[in-house]
Amino acid sequence: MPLKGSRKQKKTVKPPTLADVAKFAGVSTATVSRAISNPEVLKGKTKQRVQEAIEKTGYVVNEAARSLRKNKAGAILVMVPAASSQFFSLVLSGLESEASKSDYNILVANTGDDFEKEKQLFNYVKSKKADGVLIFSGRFPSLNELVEDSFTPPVVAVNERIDKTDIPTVAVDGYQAAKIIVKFLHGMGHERIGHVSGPSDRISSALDRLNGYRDGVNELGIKSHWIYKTEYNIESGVSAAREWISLTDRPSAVFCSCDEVAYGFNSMLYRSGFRVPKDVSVVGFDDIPLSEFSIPSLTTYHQPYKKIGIQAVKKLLQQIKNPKEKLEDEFIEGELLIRESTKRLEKLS
Amino acid sequence: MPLKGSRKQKKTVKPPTLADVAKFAGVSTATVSRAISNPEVLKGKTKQRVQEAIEKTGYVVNEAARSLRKNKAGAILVMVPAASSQFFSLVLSGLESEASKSDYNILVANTGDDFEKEKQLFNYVKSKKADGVLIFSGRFPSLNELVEDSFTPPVVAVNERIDKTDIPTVAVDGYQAAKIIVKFLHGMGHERIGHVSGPSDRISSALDRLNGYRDGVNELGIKSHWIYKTEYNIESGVSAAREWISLTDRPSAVFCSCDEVAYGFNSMLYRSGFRVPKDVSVVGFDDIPLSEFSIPSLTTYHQPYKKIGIQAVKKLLQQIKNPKEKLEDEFIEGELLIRESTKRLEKLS
DNA sequence: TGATCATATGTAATCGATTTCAAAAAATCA
DNA sequence: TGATTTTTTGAAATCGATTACATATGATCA
Repeated sequence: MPLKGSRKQKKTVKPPTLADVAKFAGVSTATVSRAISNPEVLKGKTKQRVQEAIEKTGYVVNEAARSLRKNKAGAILVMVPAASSQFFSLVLSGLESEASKSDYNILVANTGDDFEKEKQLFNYVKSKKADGVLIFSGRFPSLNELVEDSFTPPVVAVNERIDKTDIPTVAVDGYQAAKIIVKFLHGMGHERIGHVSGPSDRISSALDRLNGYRDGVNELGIKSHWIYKTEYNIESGVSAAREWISLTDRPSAVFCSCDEVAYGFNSMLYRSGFRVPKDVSVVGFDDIPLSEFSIPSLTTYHQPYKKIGIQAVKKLLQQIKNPKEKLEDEFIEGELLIRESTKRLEKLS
Repeated sequence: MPLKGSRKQKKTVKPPTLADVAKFAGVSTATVSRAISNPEVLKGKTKQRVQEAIEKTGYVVNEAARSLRKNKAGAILVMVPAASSQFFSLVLSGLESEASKSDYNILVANTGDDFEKEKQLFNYVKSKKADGVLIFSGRFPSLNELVEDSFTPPVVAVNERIDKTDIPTVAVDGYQAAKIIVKFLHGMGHERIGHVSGPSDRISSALDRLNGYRDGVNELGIKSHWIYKTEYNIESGVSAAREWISLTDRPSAVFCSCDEVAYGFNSMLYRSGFRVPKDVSVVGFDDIPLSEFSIPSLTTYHQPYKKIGIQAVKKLLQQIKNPKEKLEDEFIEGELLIRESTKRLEKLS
C-alpha cells in the first residue's frame, strides 16, 4: 500500500454530499441524484463515472434532506401498549422483514396504555417522522376521537378492530376461533366450560373471544358456566385460578384468553394441588413458542405472528401509497393446536 | 358553535409551516423557532401571541427539516439478531422509556445474524436516520472490521462485549453469575455439574458464562462434568436433553445458558419420563417473566432488563453528546433466584 | 436627558437532496 | 444534409426549520 495515496486523503470533517460526488465525477448534482434513484436512465459512460465517484467518496445519502424534499419519512410507527409483551415481539419480526423490503424502517413507541400518549403519537406522522401508524392497542372507544380530527394519517390496526372508523384491521378472527375452541372442548365431553376473558370493555380482541365463547356455548345448547374478566397477563391467570378453586361447581374446562393467562392459571392450580388436564382442561390463545414445550404443553389457538406482521405492513404501505382508498379488514387463518393441557372428560354416570 | 368560524377555515392542503405561524402571529420565523426551542427567552406578550398562533394553526414541527438543519436524527437504532427473542423485547421496554425522556425514538432493525446486514446498518448513522446504535448481537470477531473504517458512530453494546474495540458494554456480569450458580449448586450437594452453553465462539455472553462455569467448578475442586455447546433457543435445550439422557454418568445438576434452553431441556426430560428436580436440578439464565410460574418454576439468574435498557440508552446518549469521550463498561447487578427446579442432592452413601 | 449596555426581534443564509424547466446533445427521418 | 424529435444533462428553485449576524427596542446609569 503506497503511503502517498493515504496522504492525499485530507481529513474531511464533514461527510461527502451529493455536490461533492458531482464535483468528483464532473457532472451536476441532478445527474448524481438521478443515478441514485433511477440508475437505468443513465448511459454507460456517465453512469460508470458517477458510480465510481460514489464509491471513491464513500457517499451515503442524507435521509433527512431526502425526507424533507420528498415529503416522506421512510418509516412507519408501531404503537404498542406494552413493548415487553411477547406477542408484540413475535409480530415485530414479521413487520420488520416486510418493511425493510420496501426500505421502510420501524419506529417503536410504547403507549403504556396511556391514551394521551397514544394521541400524541399521531404527531409522528404530522411531523414526518413516520408515514403511517401500526396500532396494536386498539382502545376503540378512545381512538374514535382521533378520527374527529381533520387529519387522518394512514393507520392499520393489528389484531384489534377500531370500531366506528375506517381503520382496517389485520387479525385472526377471534370470534370464530373462540367458537372453535368451545366446540372442541364440548366434543371432548365437556359441558361445563368456563372462560377467563381479557379486558373486553377496552380491547376488541378480548371482546371478540368473549362473544365467540358465549355464542359458542349457546349454539351447543349448554350455558355459559363461568366467566372471569381480567387482563392479558400472567398474574391475571393466577387470580383466575384462585377464583376457580373457590367455586363450588367448577368448570371442567377453561378457555383462557391468551397463553400468558393460561400459564398463570396452570401455575396456581398446580401449586394448589390440582393437575392439568386431570382436574381441568385448559386452552390458551396465541401459541407463544414456549407453549409447545411447557409442562403440560398447552392446547392453544395458533396465531401466525409473522404473517400478521407482514400483512399489516403490506396494508399500511398500500394505504400510504393511496390514502383515499378504503381498505378491507383482513382475517388471517389461525389453527387450534391440540396438546397435553386438554383431555377427554370421563363420564361418571 | 358559530358556523362562520368554521367557514373561514380554508381547506389548506398542506400542513402549516413555521412561516405560516409567523405570519399568523405577526412575527418572524426566527421568533417562532425560538419560542419552540427556548420558550423562556420570550417575553410575555410575544410569547403568548406565538403560543396562540401555534395552537390556532395546529402547527407541528417538521422533523425532517429540523433534522437536516441541526444535523441530528433524534433517533437511535437498535440492532437485534432476532427481534422475536423475548429477552430483547423485555429490554426494549426500558430502552423506549429512557429514550423518549430525551425525545429520542427507537428504530428497530433485525440483522438476522447476517453480518453484511449488520455492517450496512451503520449507514443508518451516516445517513442521519439515527444518531447512534445499540447493538444486541455482539458478534465480536466481525464487528472489529467495522472499526477499521474511519467512520465510527456512537455505539453501545447491550449484554455483549465487543472485544478489541472501544465500544462500551452494558450488561450483567455473566462470568461472575455463572460462578455464583455453580457455587450454589455445589452448596446443594451437587458434585457433577453440567453446562449447556450458548454459541461461545460467536457470542461473548455465552463465552463469559462458559468461562465462569469452568473457573467455578475448578475453584471448587470438582471438574467440569459435561458441556454441551449449542444456541440460545428452546430447540437447543431439547437436543441437550437428548444428549443428557444418553450419558452413562449423568450430571446431577445442569446450568443452562438461558431460560429458553432450560425450558427445552426440561420439556424433553419430562416427556422421556425424567422429573425435575428429582432426577436433575436445572438452572436457567435471564428470568423471563414465565420462569416464576412454570412447572416447575425455574431457578435462574435474574437480569434486570429494564435497568439494562435504561443504562444502555443513557450511555449511548452520553456518547452522542460527547463522541470523543471513552466510556467505561457498566455491569448491572443481577440476582440468583432460587425456585423449584433445583433441590438438595441426597447423599446415597 | 443622553450615552451605554443588555435584550428582543428580524433578515437572510444554510442544511443536502430532489425536481422543474430549459438547454444541449444525440438520434431519426425526409 | 438539414429539420425534427427524442434523450441527456445542467442551473436553479424548492422543501421547512435553525441560527449567525444585524438591527431595533428597552433598561440602566451618570
